[in-house]
Amino acid sequence: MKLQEALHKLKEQGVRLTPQRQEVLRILIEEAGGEEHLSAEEIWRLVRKRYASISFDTIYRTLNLFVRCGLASELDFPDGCRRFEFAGNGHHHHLVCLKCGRAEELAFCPEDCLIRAQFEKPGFKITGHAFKIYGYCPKCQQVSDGSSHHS
Amino acid sequence: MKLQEALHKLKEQGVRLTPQRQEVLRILIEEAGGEEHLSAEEIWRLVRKRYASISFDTIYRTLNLFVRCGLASELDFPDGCRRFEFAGNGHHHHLVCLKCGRAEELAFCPEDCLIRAQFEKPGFKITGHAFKIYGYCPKCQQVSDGSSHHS
DNA sequence: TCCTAGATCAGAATTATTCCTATGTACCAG
DNA sequence: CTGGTACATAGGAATAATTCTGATCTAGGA
Repeated sequence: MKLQEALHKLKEQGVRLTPQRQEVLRILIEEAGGEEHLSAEEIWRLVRKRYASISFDTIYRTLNLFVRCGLASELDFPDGCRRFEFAGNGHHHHLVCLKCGRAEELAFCPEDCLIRAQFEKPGFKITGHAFKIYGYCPKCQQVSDGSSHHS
Repeated sequence: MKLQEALHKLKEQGVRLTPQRQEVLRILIEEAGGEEHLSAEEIWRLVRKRYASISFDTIYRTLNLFVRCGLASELDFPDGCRRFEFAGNGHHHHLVCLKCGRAEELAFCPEDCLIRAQFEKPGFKITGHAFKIYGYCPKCQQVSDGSSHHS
């Protein structure tokens, strides 16, 4: 199962497997289940169920560690806080609702653009990319101001 | 000239033309000149040259106003603060250096992806999109740790 | 020129994230 | 299995970007 693989990957990199780290990882994989993109605060709330005294600092340090180790991806949606997802479900991009903040995953990726970029700016060493499409999800279009407010 | 057009556009929308707003707009157009992507603080510093007592609040309110009016675009680069650019130079995307934070503009856009997204998620009302390529610019690759740190 | 809705200023408040330091613990060597 | 230590954690303070508040000012129409 994914959690075991991920724990193994951490160990390989010489990272200590504290119970807090394991629980954060478990939540990223199981609670989020490829469906939600959790903010640090949401993760903190979930971890607190088992580790009532875990600090915000530990959540952030752990998430940043996971990002560095390639186990998590950081998503900056336009609602003021970073969100995180497990990185073991393959590379993908997002369709983000500007009202409710929820994100759906997209099955395609503009990777041909990387080649074009490499051609256009030869000296630049490309390490990653992000593609986001913004708009309003079906649910938020039904609510009165989902599609009609200009502010 | 662009500044006049932009001021006219603001007036059309019933927005008051205060000297502070005109100066912020002038800076976005002239000082930035399609080359830099300015943070609120950088803009504040530049406006202070002429309006020494302008407040941060006014800068932010003005920039948010310009974004709402379609005169400015908001860019969230991964260095912790939003940056702004004049929106009258056409639609484009960015190649962002992870070390120095500088961004270059790209001449192409993965717009065909929007059609694919529309096909894949029919109920979603698309209003915009963002594409960013990350990496290290030639200058930052020369500095020792530009290409070799894993953090 | 006068009035007033809306803008500005100054600083306090808010929010996300990181830093600090004393204490706790994972895990390697013995 | 046990002890030592390098690294992790908790808790709270610090930082930094952005927004709010309330008093004062002003752009632009009458």
